[in-house]
Amino acid sequence: MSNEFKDCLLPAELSQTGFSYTLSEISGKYKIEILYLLSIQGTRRFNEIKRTMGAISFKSLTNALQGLTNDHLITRHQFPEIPPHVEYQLSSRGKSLLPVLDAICLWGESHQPSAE
Amino acid sequence: MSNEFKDCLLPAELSQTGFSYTLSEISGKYKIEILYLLSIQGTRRFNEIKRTMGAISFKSLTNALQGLTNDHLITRHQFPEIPPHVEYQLSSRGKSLLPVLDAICLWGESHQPSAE
DNA sequence: CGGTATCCAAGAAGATACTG
DNA sequence: CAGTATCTTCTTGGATACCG
Repeated sequence: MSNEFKDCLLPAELSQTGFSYTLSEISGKYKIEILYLLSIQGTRRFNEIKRTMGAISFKSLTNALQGLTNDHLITRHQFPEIPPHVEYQLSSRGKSLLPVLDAICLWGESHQPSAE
Repeated sequence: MSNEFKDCLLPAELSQTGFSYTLSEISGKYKIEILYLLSIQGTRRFNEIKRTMGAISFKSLTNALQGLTNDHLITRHQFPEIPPHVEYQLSSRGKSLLPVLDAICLWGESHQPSAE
């Protein structure tokens, strides 16, 4: 296990760990939820994601999707149609986050107060 | 694996999953990093945490620690001394998050660009 | 030492209108 | 349909001063 206690973590050293790198890519109010959503639902269109996310604005969803696309965690496929048709799905890099998403999901299922 | 595709996720239903419950407890700019820090370093005092976190203000650290304490993810032990002496460490509930923390750490180690 | 209280600035996010 | 642009609002977070 990688969590034996170490007393050697120096100031500012935390920011050099893989831990912080992961956070830099998935932190943000909606990013992780979008990744989770796509991990469950597969390929989804812009407005399908928006509806499932509930109270999210166009702008915030656009920002989150662009950030995830720039980090190559999801792929964006635009069909040359009128009206426009854009689909998002997890990239292979995004799919490599599944262990993280699963761990988060499992913890919540077993620790939320009103668990079934 | 809990990530077979399901097409049954309805609008607003995402917020009822264990996934969202986990996020509600660990989201925030510093919470996860503090949990990770304590998972590595064990018991730490307020200013030790502050130094390791680098650029964090008293107020933000106080807020994060109080939030984590209220959610019973860490414990706060105050020694009746002058000057004050307060120690923080993961609670058993907090330790149950170790799989999540480990997953985040492992992904970062294997995916950050400058990984050795 | 380990906070709290106050004020202020910066960034995130919502609402709305408009576009290809 | 899937955005962009703009404006406004609101939440976070930082700086500072003070307290037990």
